[in-house]
Amino acid sequence: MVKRLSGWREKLYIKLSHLSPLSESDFAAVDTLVWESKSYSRQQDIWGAPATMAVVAEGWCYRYRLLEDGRRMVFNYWLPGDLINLAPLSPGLHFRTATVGTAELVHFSATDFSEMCNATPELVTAFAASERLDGLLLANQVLRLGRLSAPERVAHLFLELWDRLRLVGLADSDRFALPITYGMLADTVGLSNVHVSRTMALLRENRMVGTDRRTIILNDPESLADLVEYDPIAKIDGEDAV
Amino acid sequence: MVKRLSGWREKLYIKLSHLSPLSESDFAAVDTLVWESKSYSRQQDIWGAPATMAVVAEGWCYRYRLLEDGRRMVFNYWLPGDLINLAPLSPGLHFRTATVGTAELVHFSATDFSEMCNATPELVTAFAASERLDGLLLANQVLRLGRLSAPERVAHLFLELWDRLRLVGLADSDRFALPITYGMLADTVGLSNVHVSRTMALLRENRMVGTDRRTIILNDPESLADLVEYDPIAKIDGEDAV
DNA sequence: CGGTCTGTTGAAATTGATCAATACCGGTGG
DNA sequence: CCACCGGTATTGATCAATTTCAACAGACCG
Repeated sequence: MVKRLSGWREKLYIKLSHLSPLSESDFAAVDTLVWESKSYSRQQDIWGAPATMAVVAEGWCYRYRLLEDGRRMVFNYWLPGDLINLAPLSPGLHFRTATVGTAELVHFSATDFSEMCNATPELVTAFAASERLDGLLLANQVLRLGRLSAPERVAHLFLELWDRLRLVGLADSDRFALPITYGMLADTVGLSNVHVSRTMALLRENRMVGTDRRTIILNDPESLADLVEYDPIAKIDGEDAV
Repeated sequence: MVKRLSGWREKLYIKLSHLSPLSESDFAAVDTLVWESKSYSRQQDIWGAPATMAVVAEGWCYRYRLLEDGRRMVFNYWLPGDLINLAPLSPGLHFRTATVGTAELVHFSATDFSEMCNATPELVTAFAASERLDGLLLANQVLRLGRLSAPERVAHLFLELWDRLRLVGLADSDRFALPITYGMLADTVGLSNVHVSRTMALLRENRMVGTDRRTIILNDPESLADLVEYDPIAKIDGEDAV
């Protein structure tokens, strides 16, 4: 029923329908989009045209910023099924988007996108929910950097990535592939690469996370989430506060 | 021409028109909104109804989260003229919004708001730009926490607040009133209150910032912004990258 | 004028960074 | 198949930044 071949459409649908009530027929409007798939190599910067958007079909992307003296900060990751808005990266070219490993992106015009949304109000709601999720992820990042210790930070990040990957069927029930180096992980959690290595060793000693090559194993995700006060994404679409 | 009395309408207009081309007549649609002004006391939590929005008319608000053990993280501040969406704060009630000092908020319904937007496409663009700014501010927060040193963090934050306040006419050319305690500042920049005190002393010694009661004086904003690589808001609406 | 909240200061303890050396791992080419 | 290579991870020692604890000094408020 769903066109296969790079399952970006399916992943996008899964994600959106998790965040907002959305039927297959509502989502069908997406097929009216004129899109173009592009392949990217490892660690390649993505320079979108002025008003361009993209959906990650395969691989990971991330947004980062370099400071004059070489310090780097990684703000967030975009996983398969995630929507990237290439437009608002403007200020002084400081913020950049790049691929982690080789990746496949599906590009389309922002104006086409908003036209499609106009034609299907349910999609507006769904994409708005998706943007809210992005905001929440960034807030999580702030929490990690501002008030969590080194081990808490990486555990919290792992839980978030695992949670997001599972949503689109890219993670097992207790593990996921982490395609980044410790250096990049360090620039994500605001530590040095050396300390990330030590922190990982600590987490392994405490049997909280295991590693197998580039696979992260969460021995007891539930209690770990409890420990670092990570909120699963599934809870987000619940009712609002009184 | 503009109704005075709590100038929230004016401040909102100033801010939006800075971010996006917006005429007074486009903005007039805002007057169709049914709103209600509410007064809040110092450090009072704001619990919006399920689908409620608000504009800050007076005072500061902030979003924060408490951890089990008492650690607190302040994510962002909303200044007069800023739009608060009370809806997406849901996950488990963990994220809260509160006032800093006494404040005046103008509340209205989210559905009214979106109807107003539907009637005036220019407003959609403007509010979208405002949301992008919010995202950028949060990214700045991530940068500060993740890769800036203690003095850089507070200087960067001061520049951002000063920049935002100036936009709505609430800051002088070299100073602004900071209505928060060092403890809250600490929870904003991810430090201890003690170290904030020492950091402020350092900044004073180096003649980078002065203080007069609760007023922060930026002795040379230009060079300070250069030093900590702060991007002024004014640059944001510039052209996108190629 | 007392009480409470906020800011300052000092000393000791902790956490994380830096530097530098070594080990590992996955390719690549002989 | 093996030796080598570049990039990545680990380890130890030392250094720097920040926290914590505790005491005290102001400031503000009623």
